[in-house]
Amino acid sequence: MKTKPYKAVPEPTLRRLPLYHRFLKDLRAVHREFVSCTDIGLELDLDPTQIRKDLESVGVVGRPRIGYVLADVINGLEAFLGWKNVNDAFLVGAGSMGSALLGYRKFEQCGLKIVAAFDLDPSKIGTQIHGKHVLPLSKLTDLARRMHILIGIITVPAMEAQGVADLMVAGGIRAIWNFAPVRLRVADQVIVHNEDLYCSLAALSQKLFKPLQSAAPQRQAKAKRPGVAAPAA
Amino acid sequence: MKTKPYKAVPEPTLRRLPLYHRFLKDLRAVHREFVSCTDIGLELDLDPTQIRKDLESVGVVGRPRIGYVLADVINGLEAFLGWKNVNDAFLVGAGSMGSALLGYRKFEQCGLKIVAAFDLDPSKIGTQIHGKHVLPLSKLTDLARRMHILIGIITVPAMEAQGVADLMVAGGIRAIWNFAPVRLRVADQVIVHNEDLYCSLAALSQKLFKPLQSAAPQRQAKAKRPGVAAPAA
DNA sequence: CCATAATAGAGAAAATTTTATTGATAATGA
DNA sequence: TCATTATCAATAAAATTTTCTCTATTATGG
Repeated sequence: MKTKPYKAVPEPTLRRLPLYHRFLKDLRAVHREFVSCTDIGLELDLDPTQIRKDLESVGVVGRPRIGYVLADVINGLEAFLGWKNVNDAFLVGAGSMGSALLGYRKFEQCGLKIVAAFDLDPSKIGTQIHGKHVLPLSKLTDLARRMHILIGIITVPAMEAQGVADLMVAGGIRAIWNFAPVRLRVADQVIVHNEDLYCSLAALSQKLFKPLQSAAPQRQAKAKRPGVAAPAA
Repeated sequence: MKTKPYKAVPEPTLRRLPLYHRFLKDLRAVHREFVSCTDIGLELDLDPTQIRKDLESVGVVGRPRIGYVLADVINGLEAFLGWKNVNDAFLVGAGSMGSALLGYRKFEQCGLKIVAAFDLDPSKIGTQIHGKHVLPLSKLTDLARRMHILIGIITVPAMEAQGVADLMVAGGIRAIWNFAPVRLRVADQVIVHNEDLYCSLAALSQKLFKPLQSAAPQRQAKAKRPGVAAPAA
């Protein structure tokens, strides 16, 4: 029994798994029983071999010429991703992004249930947003500890994020989903997952204008700029 | 003459550049003149060598023992990321996520100005959200074409996303920032950037529970003959 | 029953990205 | 001045991730 303790599934794989899960649920809805990597690859425009490797990481097995049993894959994905049982989470920052996240009902199907929100603003405290109570930030640490909350979501302005993170860690929170554009400093054993929209935006806009400004290395100050008004001729 | 036409800067690099930019602006605010990769690495907890490579991609050069001229790096980053001139964008889906994005004022410092929002809901049309007009979706394509809009943001429910994307492409939009949890099918020359929170969440929760469930995967003895009667699909 | 074709599985190869190594350069201080 | 040291730059190595190749398996159709 060479049980390799854990072999660190690559992050790119982790991020593809929900795509598979979503598509497979669609297939289940139309009563498909089997699915092949070819099917998935065609739908998601991914290499079938890569999908096969990803599913191998998850631990599901298929049969030649048939593919995978649909129910097995869905089941395996949910087990692997920890979506079988729901974890309670606290959200801090009842602003517009926080409110948006509080409204994401599907999170509960993905193992995440936001049970309460916290804020400093007295006009928000005591209200409900999408059915979730907004509590004063001062109660965060104590409540997190008493309720054994493991996941915290930060949607406060950048300047306040570190302070909130400290409160979360003090309350025993083990994973932080951080929407504030700052790098948090936390104890080693705490997982921080940054959702930095500015970083995403950078990737997008750079790709959009890549062909126009690409030849820019070195300090030549100016590359030829054909101008945005004249795209691919 | 090593004019490499364009050498495809890796996506991981692209996503780190805004982190540098942010920190460097902080340094500028306190009137620093020079910065070394060591400085940046210490702040962001990244390998200085990696930062040096990233900055090389951007095209800025430094001097031994001194580091980089702060203004040069900031300037170089902004030029490279296309943040020097602002691009107008349309947002479709004036729900809670859409509203949140409409409120992100800092986007304009990153080359993105959302100039209008679109929706189907008559109760939203005609209103303003964070100072941006909400227009009927039916006007999207025509307006996008007339205003030469290149960037579209999708914050509608999954089911409506493909339709919106089609309208955007018809209006000449070249890059789509997609917050809906679906894979969009668009013409090849259109860039789609998916901001799939469920995929992020998967990475987070799997990491959090990795040590607990890790020993499960891997080959569960070759299923020689699963003996499953296989009704054809 | 056999030939064919679709597909999983395993491992090798290739590509990409990160990390390490080495040498050159220039500021600092003795 | 000269040794020392911090740093960039370039290259090499390592690690990671993707893609390819090949084999074995098993429905399907003749």
